Amino acid sequence: MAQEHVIHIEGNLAVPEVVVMRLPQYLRVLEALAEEGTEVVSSEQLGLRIETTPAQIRKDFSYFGKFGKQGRGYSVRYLLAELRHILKLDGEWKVGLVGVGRLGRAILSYQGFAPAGFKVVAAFDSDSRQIGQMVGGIMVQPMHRIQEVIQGEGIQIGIVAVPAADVQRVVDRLVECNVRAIVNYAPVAVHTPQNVKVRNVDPVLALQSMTFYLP
Amino acid sequence: MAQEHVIHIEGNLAVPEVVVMRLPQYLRVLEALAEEGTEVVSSEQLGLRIETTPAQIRKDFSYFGKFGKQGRGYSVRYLLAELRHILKLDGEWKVGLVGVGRLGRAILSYQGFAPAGFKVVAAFDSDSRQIGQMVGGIMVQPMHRIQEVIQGEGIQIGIVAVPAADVQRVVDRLVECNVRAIVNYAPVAVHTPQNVKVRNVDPVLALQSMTFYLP
DNA sequence: GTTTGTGAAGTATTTCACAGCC
DNA sequence: GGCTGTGAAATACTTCACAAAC
Repeated sequence: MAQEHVIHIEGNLAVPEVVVMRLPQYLRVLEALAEEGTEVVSSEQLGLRIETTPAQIRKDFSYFGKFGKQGRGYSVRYLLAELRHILKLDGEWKVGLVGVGRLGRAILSYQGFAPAGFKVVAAFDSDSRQIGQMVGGIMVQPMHRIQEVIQGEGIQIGIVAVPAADVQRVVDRLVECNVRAIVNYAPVAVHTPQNVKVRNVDPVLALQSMTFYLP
Repeated sequence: MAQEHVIHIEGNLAVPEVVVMRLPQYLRVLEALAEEGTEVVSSEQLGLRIETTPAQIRKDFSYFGKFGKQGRGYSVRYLLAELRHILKLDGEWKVGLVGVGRLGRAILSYQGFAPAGFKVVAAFDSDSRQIGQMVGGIMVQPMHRIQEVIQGEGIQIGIVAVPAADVQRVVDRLVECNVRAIVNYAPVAVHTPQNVKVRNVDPVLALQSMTFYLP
């Protein structure tokens, strides 16, 4: 296997983050292909679906092993299983939500997390009017119980849907509770130790980075 | 000004897209600084806020001109105005929403778009039970009126919050109506002509690209 | 003394192109 | 004949380092 600038860090192969960010997209296309009943797919066909080059796809896969057969392509089922394994998506992750406002409620009733392997098992809010309410089958807990619940339930991932002003405080709290992956819906950058991953889901940034290209 | 691989295309300077994607983040930090009453800021201070290097910030700005003063730094007010101008955020953009389900309703009542310069002025749905309802001060229109309304109101940007299966059809429709910037909330990749920008707002992809790094 | 703006240097990422295998 | 896997080449992006400006 190619080594390049690829090095071992704590027993884990250092794959470029851009590559990791593309894997879930490949996964999604493969899931669609599997549902359509396609059994074998080439890097070229995948490239058409995802609007990238066949070479990029093959190179991306090559960071993890050899999954195809020359002259044939990739077995959809096999590649799907391998990618799920690589991304650690072959099990179920438990997720805790902080913030049960309008957005938080939409998140709690969103049906797209479960089939992707993410189960929201707890929700927290600091507003006493929310606490104790049932939303999407989950009872809203007070913030002061967060450590207890996260550790009791074995929650590894946080979703933060609180006002911008509260985000950093909430994220710090989650980090204290040993959560190392956080999705932040608020339009603010947060600071975390580098062993904690944060992804922002931010429609305003998305809009503001497109207007540059508009006439 | 440095030329590098920077070339003119249809009278527009070809700035790397990564740079354009960072500008809104600088804008946000500058807005926070302005509110705090800070008048001058150095690339180093900006770098600390946004977790990047001073050199990157200076290089990014250099694609557009010279905005600072040696020995001093950048005037927050002036840089803010320049960045708003570069990103074409010194006016107001009109936005049309397609899909008034739970998510669409959360989007319509989200208070974060207006201060950023985006005004949602129309909403569409194909479900006859939604049509005619008032949501967030806007009356939901039937899909067949989309061209008429988009052109009548001068809408330049679309937000799509419909089920995955309908996204491509809706996006095609928006493109026909001359919309050239689209935010897609559904977990699917869409295909558009390359003069149409699409940004996905997708919490599932965000989650799936973090689990790789979890133990 | 401080900090910008920027060529040049250094990395990272993508694409090429082809040997090897099916 | 077709398609993968991969070094090597090409391109893109980031960081360095320093002259010029204040």
